[in-house]
Amino acid sequence: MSERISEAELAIMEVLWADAPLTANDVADRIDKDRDWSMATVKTLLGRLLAKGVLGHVEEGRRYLYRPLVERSAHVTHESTRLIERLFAGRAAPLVAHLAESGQLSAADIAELEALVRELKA
Amino acid sequence: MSERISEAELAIMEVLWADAPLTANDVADRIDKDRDWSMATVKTLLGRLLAKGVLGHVEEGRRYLYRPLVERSAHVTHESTRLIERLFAGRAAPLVAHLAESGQLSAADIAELEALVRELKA
DNA sequence: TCGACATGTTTACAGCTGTAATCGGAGAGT
DNA sequence: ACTCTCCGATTACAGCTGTAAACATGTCGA
Repeated sequence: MSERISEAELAIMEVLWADAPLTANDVADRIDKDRDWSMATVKTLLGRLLAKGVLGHVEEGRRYLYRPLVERSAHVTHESTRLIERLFAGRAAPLVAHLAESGQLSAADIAELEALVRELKA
Repeated sequence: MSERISEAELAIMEVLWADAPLTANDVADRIDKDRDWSMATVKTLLGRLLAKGVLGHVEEGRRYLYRPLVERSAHVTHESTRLIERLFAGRAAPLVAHLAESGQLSAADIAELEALVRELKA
């Protein structure tokens, strides 16, 4: 499990997390335009994701319908954990502290955090 | 600038962020033991980091003394931003919300967050 | 039935990464 | 002066990534 999903592969996954199952063509159509991929590239990435086991497919007539086998939130958890482990000794709070120090928290973020903390304490 | 630092390279950087300047030998000695690298590997990575411009060196007699050219906190900011951009549409608060939902916040984390939020509001 | 089209599979290839051996030159010991 | 050793630089090589072309095969219109 938990095969690594690369940057380019992530673009494919996002499409399928947003709506699935889809054919290769549908996926290609929905990929962010300014990524400007050829159909061949999309097909390669779908193939790799199948090989990694994070996508599944069912035959539909002459082609496949692709569908994610891992949930987006599982992936997000995986990646967040990785970051926190590598750079914050596995503790989550220092990450937030760092975001604050480096000015990456907007007023809206802070308001949301406040609400969140209130909820967590409840 | 902002050359990408790979996983293995990061281990080298951590050593030099903790204490610099150091010789290649010193770096090798301080690398986490269970990483079990040969001297050759350390030298290769130092070379690559020099090429990427994230390390600098000064000659000291027959060898070099290596020193980071980018600060750890700059790197941490860079990586955190990347994650938030890729997975949270560039907004920081949803990351924290996700950590909460996925049970990655300890009681201590929550206490720290609370203090942090109080400070941010001030 | 025959060729054009669509769609998955195979092959390609350069750049990055992990891991390391080897080469070449400068100092140190004899 | 000659050799051994230390150290940076060069070369190696497999696996992953980004990007894609070529191939194989089945379907559908002419």
